[in-house]
Amino acid sequence: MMNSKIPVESRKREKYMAIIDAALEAFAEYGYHNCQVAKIARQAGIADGTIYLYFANKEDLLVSVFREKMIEFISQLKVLLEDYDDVMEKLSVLVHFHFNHLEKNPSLANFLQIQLRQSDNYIRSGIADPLKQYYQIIEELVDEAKRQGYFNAAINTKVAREVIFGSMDEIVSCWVFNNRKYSLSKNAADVLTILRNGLTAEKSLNDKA
Amino acid sequence: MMNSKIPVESRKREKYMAIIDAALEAFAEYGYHNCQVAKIARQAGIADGTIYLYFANKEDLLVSVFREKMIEFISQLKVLLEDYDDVMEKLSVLVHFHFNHLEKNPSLANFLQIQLRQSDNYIRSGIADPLKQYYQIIEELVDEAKRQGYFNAAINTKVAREVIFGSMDEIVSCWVFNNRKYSLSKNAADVLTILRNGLTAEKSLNDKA
Amino acid sequence: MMNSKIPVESRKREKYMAIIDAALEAFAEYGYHNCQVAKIARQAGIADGTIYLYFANKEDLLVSVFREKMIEFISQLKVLLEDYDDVMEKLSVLVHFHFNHLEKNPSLANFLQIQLRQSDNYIRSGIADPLKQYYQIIEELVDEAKRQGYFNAAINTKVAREVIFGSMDEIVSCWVFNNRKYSLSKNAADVLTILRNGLTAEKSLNDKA
Amino acid sequence: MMNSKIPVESRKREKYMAIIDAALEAFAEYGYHNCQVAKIARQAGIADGTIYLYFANKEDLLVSVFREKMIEFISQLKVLLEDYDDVMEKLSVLVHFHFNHLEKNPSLANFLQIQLRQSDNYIRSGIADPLKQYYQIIEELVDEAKRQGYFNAAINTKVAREVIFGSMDEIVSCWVFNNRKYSLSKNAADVLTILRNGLTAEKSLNDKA
DNA sequence: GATGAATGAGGATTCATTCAT
DNA sequence: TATGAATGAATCCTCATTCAT
Repeated sequence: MMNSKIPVESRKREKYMAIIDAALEAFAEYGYHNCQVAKIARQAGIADGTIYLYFANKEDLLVSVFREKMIEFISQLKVLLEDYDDVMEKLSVLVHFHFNHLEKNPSLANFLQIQLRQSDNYIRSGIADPLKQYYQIIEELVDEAKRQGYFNAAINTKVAREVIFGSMDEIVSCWVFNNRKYSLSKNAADVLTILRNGLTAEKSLNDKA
Repeated sequence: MMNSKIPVESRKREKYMAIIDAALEAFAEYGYHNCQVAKIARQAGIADGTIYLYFANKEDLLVSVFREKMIEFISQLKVLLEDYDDVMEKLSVLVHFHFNHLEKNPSLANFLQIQLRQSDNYIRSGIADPLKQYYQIIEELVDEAKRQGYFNAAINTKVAREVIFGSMDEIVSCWVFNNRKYSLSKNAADVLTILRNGLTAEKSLNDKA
Repeated sequence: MMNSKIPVESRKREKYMAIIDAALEAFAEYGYHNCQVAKIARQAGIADGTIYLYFANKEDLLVSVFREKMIEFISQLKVLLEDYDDVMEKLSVLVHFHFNHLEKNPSLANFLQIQLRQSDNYIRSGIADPLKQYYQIIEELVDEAKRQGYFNAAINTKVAREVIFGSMDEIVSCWVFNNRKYSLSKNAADVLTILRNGLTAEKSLNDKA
Repeated sequence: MMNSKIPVESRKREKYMAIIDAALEAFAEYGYHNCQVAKIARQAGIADGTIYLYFANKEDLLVSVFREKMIEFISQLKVLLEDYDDVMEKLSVLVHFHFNHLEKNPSLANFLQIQLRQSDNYIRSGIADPLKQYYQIIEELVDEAKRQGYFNAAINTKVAREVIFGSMDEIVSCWVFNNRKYSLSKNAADVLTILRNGLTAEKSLNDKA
């Protein structure tokens, strides 16, 4: 039922993406619940009804914005990572890219950290699937680091990913909630230091807790 | 305008808390937007209108649930922390308590990780204030660890707090989204290892990024 | 059902009238629909529920305010009229009293011209009865003037009363709607001139209409 | 905010007027406060929501009914008055038209004398403006009669208008409150006699009051 | 009599979605 | 394809009234 139609044909694709972009801006400006479909249509310069030729409903539109922007994010990230062999460098690239990308796209940052979470179906596949791809990239990176002896093999990969993603996500959220008053990317170095040390192999201490 | 009435008088306080508890269960069961005020009233065994003798509106009720449960959480945490002198032990206690508390209160976990974030006013003081108290506890702990030489003094305290809270928060979110299929607290050891190592002083490596 | 209890016993009567007066002020200040029973109770310095020991419901209270104030108005008017024998002087006294009384009681003026008419039951006996007494005084005066040859006997008494009352009522309404910016009683002379001439016997002209 | 949309385009105008007419009937039948928007919609044969495409809210609808019917009333009156040169004849035409028009439109009569006055905003411009136009017609007529020597120049024009309008208004109100049991227009002759005599120049008597 | 906490019926309004054009 | 007028379901909140104390 959801997301019945993802166009591939170029002319349709073009308008589809135009609506996605209009929705991103409108959601970020008004907030998901205060952003009527009519506002998105006006932002996109089309009629209200036209949106339903491309999206099943308002929530499908929300999820589609996420999916498309996530696809873009991930493909750009993958291209960047290809240039690096060292897994620790890859981690650095990932963190920097995460922060840089959202710093350059304030509407996307607002959308991801706030609007997206207002959906009743945050959990549902529409959002879970694209997110899992990002999770997977991080987990593959962790596993590689483990194999290469950089990271402590005893650390559960999923937990490591949760720490990495959770740290970045919280940092971005605080930055958005503080109205992006400071530079987001300046946090990258500190986060990386913590994550690298936290996950590094030789430092596996005895856990007293 | 919001939250005009927080009762102290014991008889009113009692019913106030009864509504808070009913709302927590109802929100967790139906989801914030799908949970009519009538459902909360029925759960509390009172009339719809009675809720408005204690809360300004539905959103005030949401925020109040958060505030009251957060006050409870923080006061319990503080009592626990008092028994420990060692700052690293305190960190361990905090992480374990965060996980244990939510594992023991599934409705609260669902509420905090999902329902609460559906509010249009996640940012507003109602939620920000109690959250800041928790942030502060973590940051004081980080500062103490820095002073005692456990943690790397070069790490920004706010970033450290964001990593600590963000890690725990993400772990709880994933656990909730996976329908609490596994034990949440079993993650504590891994997280603690990562956080301790990540923040420990002597391991401050050269940042290549 | 309506107006089940009009107290005569002096102690009850006292509080009854206190509520009447409080209601008059509250209705005039907030407007009938925007004036909650709780506001009237606070104005009277009693509990909400107490009002229902003296009045059947909010509308009964509205009607009772009218009835009591109308009784007062009429009894004062009757006393005044007793001092005059000449029917034309009586008419003058009536018009002047109508204007003076409302000019001296702004809340009553607001109540009579605006709030009272917001009731769904403006017509019902509660309001019709006291009003009819005033109508009767005017009509008796008209009839007397007819008998004494002052007024044109061909003019229907009821129409004459409607013109007299309607003229005064409209003048008061305009004055209230204009926030009582000018002196109401200064209109008395003009109105009287018009009414006297309009109704006077020897001037019965040929009606061309 | 109020009355954001008065359509001119003919197709919209048509439905706009259809809703106005349905509302007039529904208000007159059920009374303003007892007439749900759904009843008006059903009467108009449209969906509830459609009403809000044409009117800002229920009260805007009430005011709009008044405005449109008043515009109609005034334009018809003006056309009629054009045929007469004699100012006294004009007065006669006005009074007869006032009565005839409401006698032919019982719902309008009920609406104007009862429902309209139940609005909290009887005073507000929505109602005041159209009413002032009628006031102005009457006042211009009075001034003309004064200039031509028919009416007593000493009488304040506004007071004269208040007497004329107030007399007619009271007569219509009594007729409506008496369930239109008798012919309204039969009153016209008496009223006219009173008004003409009352305002006629040579009869300015000495005011004893 | 007096209180005031509790009740619960009732309705205007929004806005995502449809479909005739 | 595109339009945008029309739809109608769905609900929070108010406040007159009650009644246990």
